[in-house]
Amino acid sequence: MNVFNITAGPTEKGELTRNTILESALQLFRDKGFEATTMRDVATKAGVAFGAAYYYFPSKEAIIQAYYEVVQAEHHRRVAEALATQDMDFKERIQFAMKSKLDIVENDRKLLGVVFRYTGEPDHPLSCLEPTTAQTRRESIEVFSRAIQEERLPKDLQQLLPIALWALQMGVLILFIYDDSPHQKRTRKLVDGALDLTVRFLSLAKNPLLKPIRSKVLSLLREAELLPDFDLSTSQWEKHG
Amino acid sequence: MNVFNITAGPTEKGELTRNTILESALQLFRDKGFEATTMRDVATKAGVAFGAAYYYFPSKEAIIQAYYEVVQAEHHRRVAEALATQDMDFKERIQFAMKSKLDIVENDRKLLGVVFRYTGEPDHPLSCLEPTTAQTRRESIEVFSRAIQEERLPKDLQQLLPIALWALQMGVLILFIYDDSPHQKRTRKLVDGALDLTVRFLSLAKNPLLKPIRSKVLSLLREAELLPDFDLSTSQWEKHG
DNA sequence: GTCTATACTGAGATAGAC
DNA sequence: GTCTATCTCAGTATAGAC
Repeated sequence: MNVFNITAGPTEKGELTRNTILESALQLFRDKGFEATTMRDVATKAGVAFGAAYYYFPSKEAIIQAYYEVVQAEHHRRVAEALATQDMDFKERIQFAMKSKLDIVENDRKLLGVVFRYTGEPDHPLSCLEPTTAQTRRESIEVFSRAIQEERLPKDLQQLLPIALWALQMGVLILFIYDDSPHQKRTRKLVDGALDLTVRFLSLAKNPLLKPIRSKVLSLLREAELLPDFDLSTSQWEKHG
Repeated sequence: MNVFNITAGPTEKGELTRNTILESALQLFRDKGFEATTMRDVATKAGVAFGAAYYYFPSKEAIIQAYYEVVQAEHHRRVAEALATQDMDFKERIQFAMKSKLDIVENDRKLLGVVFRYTGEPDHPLSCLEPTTAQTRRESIEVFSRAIQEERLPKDLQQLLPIALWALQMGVLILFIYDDSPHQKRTRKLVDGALDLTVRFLSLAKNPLLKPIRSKVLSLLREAELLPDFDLSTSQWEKHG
């Protein structure tokens, strides 16, 4: 039921109130939609005063941001656990990484779209591509980075692939939101096919003869500042595992 | 100055008022930003009453939608003209298609982001992937469709490529918005490189031996309903040219 | 630092008069 | 087709309880 487990465990009083507000808000968003829910509704449902909601969240959208951070943490946790306990081959690992994310958000397709709302607005604090959200984004990419880490891949691909998979995931999430087929079967099938093609394509791309093309792609992305400046080899993964 | 030419030509009175409101709004958006501009500002600047703005545009965002339709029409016009008057090879044609779009919007990076605001919200009337905006999107894809039409390509690629280019363009536009390099040189370089790779990749993909893989990609996208149901061969291009 | 309570502003959106 | 009055709601301000 409560996949996020945000109320479990011992917390300080403030943390508890915050979680109550967050959960109440999400429940209302899921139920009535984001627009139709007022901050007064949220406060009332959470059993706190109106001002308390703003004490913890600077804006209504900030609640969505908090939601996505919880989703991200849960995704991280699930993938880490699966990698530690299950014996999966390369394709299974990236499939797990991609699909577990969908499993986490599948009941929240109504609110998920709001995460993308300010994508095209660099100055907005909730733009999902900006400094404010850099940490979440980095972690999101690292999940894929970790999932492919054991695979014997050329170093450039080792850097490129997680970002490509992250980008694919972003696209998949958009599709997922629009997918009205039962249980979003359509999107899940596309993921299967896309990852299947990815793996096939990779086994071609690994070929040393194609190294020049890979270099070109890499330098192109680097020039466009689409490659992160953080070093994936000194991953911060352990902190969270 | 007025690249959109929206005030030129004889129009009915209502049309004129609409254009005045649209232009006033865009000027303010460019100047102060979308958020900072109020509908009251827009009405005042246009010299009409507050309510008049809402008579012509159901919402503030709808003005952006109208803006994008103008951009789209201008893009269409420029590409049609270039194809008719210039002798370009394949790569030059797709480059022109991609770059002319950037030229059109380069002074509007502040407002352009709003076009993407409801991408992740299927029920929103301004979602850029929904029925309401289907016509604009169709036209946007057709620009690319036309640009590659003369090229001898397998039929499946002829259908696939315009959509791929359209998707690429969407990504490029996002990057363009974030690009703080002078004259958005960074993004333009990426476009060059990406299209260069596209052409090289295509000459490989054209190989009949790869037909099975192409088929797989196509059926995958068709299943995901990512391919349009309209027939590109009965293009509506002529209507607008 | 964690909240309650209440009053207030600003702006998007609507209804209805003309 | 246009304008005025009004509504709703996000967000702010503030004063104070614990």
